[in-house]
Amino acid sequence: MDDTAASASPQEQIAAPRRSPSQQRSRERVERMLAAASALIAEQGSDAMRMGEVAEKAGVSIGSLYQFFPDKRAMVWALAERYSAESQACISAALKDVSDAEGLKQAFSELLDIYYGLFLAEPVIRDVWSGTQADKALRALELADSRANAEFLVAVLKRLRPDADPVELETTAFLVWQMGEAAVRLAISVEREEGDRLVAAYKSMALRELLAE
Amino acid sequence: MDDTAASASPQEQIAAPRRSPSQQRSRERVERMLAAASALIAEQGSDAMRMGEVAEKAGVSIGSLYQFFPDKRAMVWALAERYSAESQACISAALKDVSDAEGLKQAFSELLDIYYGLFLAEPVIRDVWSGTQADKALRALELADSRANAEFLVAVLKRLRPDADPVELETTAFLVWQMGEAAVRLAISVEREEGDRLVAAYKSMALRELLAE
DNA sequence: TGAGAACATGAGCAATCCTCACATTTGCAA
DNA sequence: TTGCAAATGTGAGGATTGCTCATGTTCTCA
Repeated sequence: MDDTAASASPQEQIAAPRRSPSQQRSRERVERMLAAASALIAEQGSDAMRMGEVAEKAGVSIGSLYQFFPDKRAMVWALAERYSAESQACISAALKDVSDAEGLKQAFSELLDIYYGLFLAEPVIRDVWSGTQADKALRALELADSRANAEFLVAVLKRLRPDADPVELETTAFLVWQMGEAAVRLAISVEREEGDRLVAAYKSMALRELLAE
Repeated sequence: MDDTAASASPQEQIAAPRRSPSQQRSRERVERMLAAASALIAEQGSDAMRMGEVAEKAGVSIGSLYQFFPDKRAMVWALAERYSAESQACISAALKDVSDAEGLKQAFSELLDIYYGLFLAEPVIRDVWSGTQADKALRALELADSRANAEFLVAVLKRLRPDADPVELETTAFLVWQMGEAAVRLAISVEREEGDRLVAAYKSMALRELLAE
């Protein structure tokens, strides 16, 4: 009823937090909720995560959960956003100063290793990410993030090949980026050894595309 | 309690059909159920599909649904399997006689176009596929299918480069194949024009990898 | 033709997300 | 300090939905 919160598109979307915690007390409680959710997701996956369980583990009532998160998806997304923000900072730092082919090769390879390592080590990220794949609204948000990340790559490519068609560079960068995410996701869902091979193979495939066009 | 059905792995898995329809009558009814499910998925997505709705649309009782499908996932998977089988036949035919680089180029490009077209035209495939992405058990089955498909590509590569390391060829083929699926999935989730560009870009990226190693 | 297997039914069980009416705490102006 | 509005907290219960099971019907085949 009250449209005070931002309502951009008429589409089904991730509802904004019903209320943002303004007092110290509630800010701490929201932290506890997210921590509980994260732990439960790590144990059993976001799908099996029960809101009641989250509330119990966080030491709050079920009602408090819904005070700050409009629904379950929003909680999962809140966690995803955290990692997203961290990632973005990391990516920006790694690609900011790349200005030649060799630099790109190194930065890209390193970035992929970090990403792969993160997914291997953090079941929460893995689960949250695969959760977003199935949900239309979440996937759209994820795509937007990915596009933003790809922009850093576009900037590098424009520096390396100033007279190439910008649209083509955008397409290439976005594709390479998305394929990188897909490759990592694939890699963590097979045996470790094969996963390593796949990531290595992807690196060479992507770099070939990025450098030798 | 009764383990008469095939139980291969101790893992959580897709339960086998509780009972396969042996009489004409029930075979027709199962067809109706799948058709209803397919229609509903096309309309609203598999997540929003209600088993009660499927039963109603198929003109059967809810109990009959569960007579032949142990649970909702199994219904979705049954649909996925159909397309899977069709695909496999198509892929096998397209790659069977490829024996040179030019042939691979053509066959691969054609295959990707078909795949892309299929996803564009069939909302059921799209939805079922994204559904399988989130579900561990379904994803494992999907991966197995994908691996089988990649084998056709491996065979071609072995013909083209007989003295390359077989493990490397396997890795390359599997990666290229999976990236192809990911690329198509990406392409259908953006504007048509960008999707076309992405598919084209993927073709060139993949072929570069397949041919020029 | 009759017995048993296959098939069909749908009320209702159980699990789970989320709401809402009401209680408590906090910030702050008078 | 006091009083009050806003922020925060609570948990029983509404609503939805996947799935079961006791019971009835139809088919097959000796």
